[in-house]
Amino acid sequence: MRVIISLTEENYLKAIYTLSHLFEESEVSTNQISDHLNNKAATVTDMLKRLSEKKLIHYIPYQGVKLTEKGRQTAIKVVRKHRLWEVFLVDKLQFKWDEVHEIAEQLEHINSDELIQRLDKFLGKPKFDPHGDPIPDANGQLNIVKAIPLNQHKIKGLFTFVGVCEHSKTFLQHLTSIGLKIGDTLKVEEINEFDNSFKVKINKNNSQFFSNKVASNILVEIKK
Amino acid sequence: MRVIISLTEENYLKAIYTLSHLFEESEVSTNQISDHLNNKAATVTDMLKRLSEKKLIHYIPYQGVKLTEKGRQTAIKVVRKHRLWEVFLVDKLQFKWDEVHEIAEQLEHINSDELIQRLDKFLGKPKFDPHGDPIPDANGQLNIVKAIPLNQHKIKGLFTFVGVCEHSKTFLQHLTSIGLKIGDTLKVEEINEFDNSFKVKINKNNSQFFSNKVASNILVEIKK
DNA sequence: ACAAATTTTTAGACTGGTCTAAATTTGATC
DNA sequence: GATCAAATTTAGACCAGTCTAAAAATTTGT
Ligand SMILES: [Mn+2]
Ligand SMILES: [Mn+2]
Ligand SMILES: [Mn+2]
Ligand SMILES: [Mn+2]
Repeated sequence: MRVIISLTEENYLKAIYTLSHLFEESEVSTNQISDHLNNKAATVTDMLKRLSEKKLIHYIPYQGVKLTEKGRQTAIKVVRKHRLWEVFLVDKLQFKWDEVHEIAEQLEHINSDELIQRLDKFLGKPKFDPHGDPIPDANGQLNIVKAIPLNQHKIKGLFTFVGVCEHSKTFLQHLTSIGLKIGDTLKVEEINEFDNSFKVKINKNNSQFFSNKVASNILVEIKK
Repeated sequence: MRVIISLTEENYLKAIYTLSHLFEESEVSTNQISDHLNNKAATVTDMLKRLSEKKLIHYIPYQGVKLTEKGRQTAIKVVRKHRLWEVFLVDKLQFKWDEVHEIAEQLEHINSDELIQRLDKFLGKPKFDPHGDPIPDANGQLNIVKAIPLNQHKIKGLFTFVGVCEHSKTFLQHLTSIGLKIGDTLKVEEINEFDNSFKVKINKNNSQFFSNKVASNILVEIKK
């Protein structure tokens, strides 16, 4: 008794999944969802009733919502597809990392298990997408990224750039113009007390300043 | 003033395009469309009004319908995407030729000109899809295939297998089990008057009989 | 603890895409 | 040319997904 999940429903499930991780709370509110999807709250309420009916979410009126196991599996599969397609677009079709999100938003709804499995293999079973986000495996398991934003490390020293918090086109293009790519080594030489900017060397290049806003949106690991 | 064309509308335009070529008539009837799309005739009439409103078809009530230039461009672009994705699935992901149609039915609606252009290049700008159907180029130009079904050649001799009329999974699988692939050489050794079956050698293999039904659904060119 | 502000739900409406049943048009046949 | 069958359109309904406006519940602040 396989229930059919529409494209719209998939987007709601993905939004709930994303928001619950973003705010590290299990309950997601109607307004959070309506903001995220650019829908009105009333519209969201209607959909929540339908998703609840289909046992994809636990919904208590006025109390917010969380995914059931079935809902979580569905959401994570959409995320898996999204990220795999982004890898395809960048690695195989030479798109830039700031150009792929909108296309992946469409491709993530293509429905074929065989296709995902073969695409995954074709791409070499990648673990991360072009933005450093982890790709859930076929069983829905996902490497939790323990990286934290650069500005939360209050220390000088060597870091590896492993991902971004902000995924907007403008931010990604900004990083490109700075000359920063996933995997680069960052040497923090100074932390400026005045404006909390960071003086940083990318790989072996000249040093430059990262604003605190930039530093707060790039995820790094301490380099071993 | 770019009008938005929905997935459903794209499917109607493609159906009209396909049917007008299938029957070599410029006017397509409501019932032909409703049969092809498994919709009721009343539903089709509603949609024809909407497509006409959007200047995608010429529609005169009771008189059938044909595509405007804009409608034709839209339809042919969907066909181009469908066939390019089929090439991708077979050439890059190693799907069999009988497994790709349903997935391509979904992928053909992904909307990104840049994506199609890059996919085309990635695939080596193929001229034909895995079933031998011609792929329209970026300007909507399409090689007209002059091949005709094997059973319409009433002569013995050498032919090249270039395409199929029937695209069903069962027929394609049948050809595979016969051992027949696009590009194979067929040597017609006998045409049986009793049941109009064909005694044929594929490449240099043992000869076998093709029923008239099979012979009527495989497109061949006389081998030079 | 209560009033005000905020959040959420309900009520009612609209569009796109579908259906069934009934009416209309076309065109074939006598 | 009138009659009848088939094709097509119209009328009226339904569902998914969206909206606005109003009502209800919850949270916040004094
Ligand atoms: Mn993305
Ligand atoms: Mn990504
Ligand atoms: Mn196909
Ligand atoms: Mn094909």
